[in-house]
Amino acid sequence: MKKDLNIGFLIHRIDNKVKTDIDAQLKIHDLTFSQSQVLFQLMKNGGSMSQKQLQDVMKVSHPTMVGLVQRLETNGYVETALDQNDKRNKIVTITKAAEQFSHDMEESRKKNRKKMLKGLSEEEAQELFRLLNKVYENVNG
Amino acid sequence: MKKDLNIGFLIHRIDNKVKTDIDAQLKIHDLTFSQSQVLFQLMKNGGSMSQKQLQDVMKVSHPTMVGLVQRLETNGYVETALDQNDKRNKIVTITKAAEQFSHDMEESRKKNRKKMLKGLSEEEAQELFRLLNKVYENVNG
DNA sequence: ATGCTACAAGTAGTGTGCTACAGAAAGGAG
DNA sequence: CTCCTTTCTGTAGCACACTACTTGTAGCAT
Repeated sequence: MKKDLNIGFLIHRIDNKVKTDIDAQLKIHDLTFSQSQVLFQLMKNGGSMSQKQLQDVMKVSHPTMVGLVQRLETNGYVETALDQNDKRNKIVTITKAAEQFSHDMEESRKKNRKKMLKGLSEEEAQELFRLLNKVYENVNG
Repeated sequence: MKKDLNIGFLIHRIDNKVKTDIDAQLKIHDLTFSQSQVLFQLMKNGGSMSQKQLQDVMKVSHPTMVGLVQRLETNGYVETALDQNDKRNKIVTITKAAEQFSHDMEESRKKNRKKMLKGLSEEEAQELFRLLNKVYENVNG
C-alpha cells in the first residue's frame, strides 16, 4: 500500500513529524530542534564557532542562522562577540546554562534515533543510512 | 565520513534541499512544493475534495491547510464552496487553469524523483522506499 | 589613497509548519 | 426544545526556511 507515495513527499512527512515531536520535547527548555542542532555543533567544536562556520556545517542560509543565534542569545544559551582579528566575523559561544542540559539533549537524540529505527536490524539501519547519504549527495550535486 | 550525522538531521537536510529546489522550479507558476501536492491530490480525486480530506491525506494540521487553500484560491488554482449538505465542510475544487499544467507538474515530479535516486539500482530504490516507510510508521506510532 | 571586489552579517518580506483559542454547524440526550 | 459534545473552519502568534537587498569590514590593485 501507499505505493503511489512520492519519495520526496515521504521524506517531507517524516521530517515534519520528527521536527514537531522534538520541538515539543525541548519546549520545556525553550529550545527547538534546529536550535539544539546549533548547540550540538558548538559542543562538538569546543564551545565556540563563528556564525559563518555554523551556517556552513548546518547547511542553512545566513539569514536563517542569524535568527537561530538571536533566539539562542535571547534565551541565554549562547553569547556573541565580534572577532577582533576580523570584525566581519561574529563568534558564537555556548553558555554554561546550555551545557548543563547537553546531556539531556544527547539522551533525547538517542531516544529519537531509536524510535525512528525501531524494528530495523543493524544492517538495515546502515543500509538506510548509506542510501540516504547517496540521496543527499544527489540532491546537492 | 559524516558517520556522526544524525539520521533525523540527514533527512531534514534532504527535505530542505528538495523543497527549496522544487519551489524554485515552480515559481514561474506562482506555486510551491506543498501547493503542488494539494493540486496533485485533487487531481487524483477527480478534482474535488473537502478541506478536511485534504488535511488528512497530506497529514498537516488544519491551519496549515487553511493557508495553502487560501493562497491557491488567491492565485486562481482552486475554487471553494460550502457543502450544502453539511455546511461545516468546505469543498475545494481545482480550476482549469491549474489542470493545464498538471502535466508539467507530473514531469517535474518525475525529474526530481530521478535526480534523488540517481545511481541507485531498482532494488536499492525499493529497499530505500521500504525502509523509509518503516521509519514513517515508527515516527507516527 | 582610492576604488573595486569579496565576504560576513543584518533586514524585509514570504511560505509552510505548528499550538492555542474562537466560532459556526450538526447531532444526540434529557 | 434545549443543552452538550463533536466536527470543521478560521485567526493569532511563533519558529524556521528561503531570496533579495543593504551595510560594514577586509584585501588587493592601481
